[in-house]
Parts: sequence; C-alpha cells; structure tokens
Amino acid sequence: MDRERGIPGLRGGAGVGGQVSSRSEQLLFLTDEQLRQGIELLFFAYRDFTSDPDAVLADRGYGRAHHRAIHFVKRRPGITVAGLLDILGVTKQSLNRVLRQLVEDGLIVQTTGRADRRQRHLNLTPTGDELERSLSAPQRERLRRAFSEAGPDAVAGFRKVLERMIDDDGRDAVLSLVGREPR
Amino acid sequence: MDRERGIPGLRGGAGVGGQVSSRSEQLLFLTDEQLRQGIELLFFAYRDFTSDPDAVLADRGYGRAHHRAIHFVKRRPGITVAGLLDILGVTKQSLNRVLRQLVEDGLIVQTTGRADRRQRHLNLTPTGDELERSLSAPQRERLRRAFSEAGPDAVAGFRKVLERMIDDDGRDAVLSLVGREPR
DNA sequence: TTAATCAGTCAATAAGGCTGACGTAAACCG
DNA sequence: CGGTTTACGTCAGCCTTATTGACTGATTAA
Repeated sequence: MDRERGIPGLRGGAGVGGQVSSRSEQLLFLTDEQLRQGIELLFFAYRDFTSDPDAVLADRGYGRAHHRAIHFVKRRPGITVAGLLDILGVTKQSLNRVLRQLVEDGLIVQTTGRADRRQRHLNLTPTGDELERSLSAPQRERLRRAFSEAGPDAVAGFRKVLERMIDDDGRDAVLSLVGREPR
Repeated sequence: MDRERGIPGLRGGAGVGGQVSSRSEQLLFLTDEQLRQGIELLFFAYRDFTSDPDAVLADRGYGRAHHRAIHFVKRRPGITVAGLLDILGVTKQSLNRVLRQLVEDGLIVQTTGRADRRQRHLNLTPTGDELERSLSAPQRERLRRAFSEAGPDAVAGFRKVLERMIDDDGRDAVLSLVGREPR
C-alpha cells in the first residue's frame, strides 16, 4: 500500500529561496504565498510520514485506526476506554470495533478497574508491544534523520510551531500528554 | 491529568549549554522519547490543522478529497487530470468521482488541451476560487498565528525539518511544486 | 432507590479509498 | 496507413473507517 513517488512533469516554481530572519522581513515572511507553502509542506511531509507504518499495518490486515489505538495504549498504559476515546476523538462504536480485534488477536488486554469496576484498563501484551515497535520504528527513524540533518535549532523551531498550531483550548492537555511543559 | 515529563530542561533547543550543536549533543537530542514526542506533536497539530476546513466542507457536502483537488487546481491552474492524479496519489476512479461533482457544481472547468486534445486542463471557476479561499483561510490564519508567535527562526526550523521528512526520491519534485529551492 | 456513568453492541448509512474491466478519442510511431 | 500507446472516463463491486441512534448491563454516586 504505497503512494506513488515523485511528481513528473512539474517544473520548478518561482523559488523564494533562503531563510529570512531580519526584523524588516518578518512581515514579508507571512505572505499568503509563504503560508501556502507551509500548508503544502505539511501535507506532503505528513503523507510520507504516515506511509511508513501503513505498509506494516497492511501486512497484518490492520489500518490506521489500529495504529492510533496501539500507539496511545503504549503511551498511556492502563488507560481506560473513555480516556482513549477522548484522545482519539472518535465515537466509541468506531473504537470498539478496533479494540475488539486487537483484544481478540492478543495485542491488547483489558483488565477490570480495581477502584471502579466499570472501567476497563487497556495494556499492550508483549505481542502488542512488538507490533507497536515495528510501527513506530520507521517513523522514529524518519524523524531521527530529519532532526539530525536539520540540526537542534531547527528541531526546536519545528516543535515550537507545531505546539502553536494546536487548538488553544486543547494545547495544555496535549502538551501534558506529550510530555512537554505547557506554557 | 498529568504524568511523566519529557526530558526536562530541553526547551531552548540546543541543550543545557547555549548554542552549541556538537555531535555529542545531537545524539543526546534524539532519544526515543524525544522522537516519540515529535510523532505525537505531529499527530495532534495535523489533526487540528485539518479540522479547520472540514467544517466548511461539511456544509457543502464535500469531503477532504474535494479539498485536495481544489487546492492543487488552484495551485497549478491548467493542470491535467493525469498531473493531478500524480500529485494526489489516488486512483483515477477515486479522483474522477470527485472531479465530476466539482465540474457539475460549477467549481471546476475542464478545457480540452490545445496541443494534445486528449488532455483536460483543469481550472477553478470564480465560484471554485471562492470556495478554495474559504477553505484555506482558516488554515492560513492558524499558520499565520503559529508562525508569528513562534518567530522567524522557529519557522525556518519548522520548514527545514518538514522538508527533510519528505521521502528522498520525491523531495525535489515536491519542493519545486511548493516553490522552494531544492537543495 | 434512582440517576448517572462506563463499557459494549446492533443496525443503518456514508465517504472515500481500492481493483478490474472496458470504451473512446487522440497521438505516436514503424 | 495501421497498430499501439496514452489520456480520460466510467461501470461494478468491494473494503475500511467513520458516523448516528437506540439499547443493554454492570456499577457507582446522589
């Protein structure tokens, strides 16, 4: 399952060239054209970024929904179904179908909550952990290369912009989850 | 609502000691935890980013597929169907369904190629251009705010990392399309 | 005891991908 | 010229992931 590479027949656009950081050029920096470039860069980078695990998933008959569930169960071991629902922002019917498969396939275990027995706490089995690793490995490798080629300052900027792109009213929660200090 | 921290004190980008970007610090910078934070930041930022136009689209009974088609027709006026197919990386059946709707609804016009009469050149009508603007406006506004809050250097880093995340064998084509100078 | 919450399920619907098979017009080429 | 390839369009069928709405069962909270 992969997307075609390359865009044949497209000649270069009017390049804008180097990086700008002088005071007077700050305004110029935010032209519609600059913003549009950002939009497209995001589109293509994210597309390639998500194509990595898709191949792994396809082999096992899973989709991105499974990936997301596995990722956040790995990230927050013992998370409840409602908690996962909250993070993923999908309906419980959608999540449930995915979860059921993963439980049946022995990748996730559900344990009844001790304090609140209505809850089901989710955890990865060793097999689930293994799949998680094989899903995230290519993404981590892609990021590792991009980060190391771009350099630490670029990475700091990358994160800073991404953080500011998140909805105001969800940012702190996300940053806590991610493990960054909310401002 | 709060748990493990990331690696503390890593806010400024280059680690504890100022602007150094020595080899040893670069390695420290790229722990699995750091990479995982990057993965999640991307996930959440992109999710919010794409949620903007979704509301606009839903009103008109369109989906993201329509958005992508409109975006790239706007970007490359007169693009052929095959060219669009290449950029989007979908099958022609998928694209065609979307394109047919947009043509029927008067947002896109197809004109037979003059040099090659097999080709159909795609262009936005004024109505189509209007929709494109209302789709991209919230995204541009989100980016504009994020960029201006993060500052020019952060933006430069943001773009640098995104560029390096794109597949090697598609990067130059993408950067040409986007309007950046391929390195 | 009653109400609210958490989890799970059934059913129907939709968007948007996919493959495969065809058809037509036009261009390319030996 | 005639055969092959290209560009576009379309029919039919399938799959995954998402939606809404209605409902059950267990458990907790008021």
